[in-house]
Amino acid sequence: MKTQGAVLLIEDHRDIAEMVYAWLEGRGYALDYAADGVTGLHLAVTNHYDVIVLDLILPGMDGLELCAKVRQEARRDTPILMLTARDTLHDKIAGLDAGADDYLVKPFEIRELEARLRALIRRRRGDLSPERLSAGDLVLDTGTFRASRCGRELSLTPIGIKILTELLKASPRVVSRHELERRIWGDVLPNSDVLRSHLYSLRKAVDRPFKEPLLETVQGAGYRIRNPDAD
Amino acid sequence: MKTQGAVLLIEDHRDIAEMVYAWLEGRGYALDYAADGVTGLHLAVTNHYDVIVLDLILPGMDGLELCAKVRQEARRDTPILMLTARDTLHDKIAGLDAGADDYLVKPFEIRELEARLRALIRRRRGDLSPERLSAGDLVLDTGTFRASRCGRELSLTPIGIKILTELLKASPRVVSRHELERRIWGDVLPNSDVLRSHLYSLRKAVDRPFKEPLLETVQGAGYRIRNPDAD
DNA sequence: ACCTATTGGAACAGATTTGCGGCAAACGCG
DNA sequence: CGCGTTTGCCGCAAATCTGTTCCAATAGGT
Repeated sequence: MKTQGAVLLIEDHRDIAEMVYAWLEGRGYALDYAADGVTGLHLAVTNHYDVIVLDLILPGMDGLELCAKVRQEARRDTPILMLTARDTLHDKIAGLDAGADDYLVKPFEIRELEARLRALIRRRRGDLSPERLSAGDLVLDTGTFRASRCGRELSLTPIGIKILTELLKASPRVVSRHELERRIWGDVLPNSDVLRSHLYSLRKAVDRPFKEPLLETVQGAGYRIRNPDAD
Repeated sequence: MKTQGAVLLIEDHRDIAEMVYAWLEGRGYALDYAADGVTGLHLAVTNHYDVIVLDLILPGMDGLELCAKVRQEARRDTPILMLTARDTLHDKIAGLDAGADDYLVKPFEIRELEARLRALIRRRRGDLSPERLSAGDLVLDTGTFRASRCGRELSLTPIGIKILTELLKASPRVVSRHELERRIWGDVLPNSDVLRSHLYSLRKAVDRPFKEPLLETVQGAGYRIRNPDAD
């Protein structure tokens, strides 16, 4: 399994630490572990984690201090989730204002912890939703606006990319001409059937150089992209 | 008082909405308000907020759907805090996985809400300088505002550095002209396309003296910075 | 106040993309 | 088979996007 992210767990309660460690490890996270503040801080500043799970009450250095040090001295912005039994309003505010990104009170549900970690990791990586559309050996990255087939980069025009995006999103369903036009030009569509031209050039770029054509015409209905794997 | 941040509140319970609105307004936040999902979504995609506070149960469109639409269709990464009475584990996970950044259960303490909003806004703004951004042999230190390539210091203008910062943060994703302009000049952008000029000089400083160009134009989409290691 | 670096603006040229019309081939149907 | 309709396939001209240049306005430092 591809790693879900690198997590640093700083927690002095053996039982909780073991439970969290085992669960997250089983879910595909890569973990480091520290049982006291000094070790934890050291790991936090020398390594690079996607997120840190931090207990507030620690031997050596408490969580608030550690958090502040990571932020102010090491100037690291690794997301931090505080995990603690202290549930007063004041504690929560102090934790968040010390630089934590989330604050979860014990006893907690391990699945909620994981969901919150996912949210923190997702934001850090800056990925909103899947940016990668694909069908068979065709891949389109909506973040970089580049498409490739069998690893070979395709040279597409902006409208070509838009068409491909819509078709891939709908794949393997058929998208009617009209619907496709509406999605690409909005409400002010061109007054001639230019979609044909664009599909022609799109085919030239996407299908011509390869054996198996993916762009398929469905007479009277519209276009679709085949999905060789799922067909 | 300087504004603490722009908040969009989407909540159909009048009493809660008023209470939150009044409190946050009193604390120096700038607020917009929507009482239903459709209006909320519209505001969320047409304006730029630092954070969105979103009720799950709404007339018109529920919070999960709204959240997903903001992320997937509008491709906006505005932080979202879900605020709801639904407190089961399953609800929380669904909310966070729909793209929310935090999940707070009613009844809640208004000060905790504010502290969590602060944390979200702080992270979005990148208030703690993430010290170093890099792509290939290009390195930018956001603490000292200096950039270098292959160890050689580059001479950049303030705007050049801002552009580079945004591009590096997004790398290798494409940033549209419009988005880039917005991130640099805020909401009052210059009325001519000066970005082109700036990019020209930026290229002169960053790419011209070196073999491999990093600043890349993606026709019809925007600009991006290549990452030679990852490409 | 003066000088310099930076910024905003306008104009132009080249490249690319797009819209469009026309013709031939393919398709669906009675 | 014959007919109307849909689709594939170009090539051309207009529109759009980009890079480049030059210059005036502005900000910042001394």
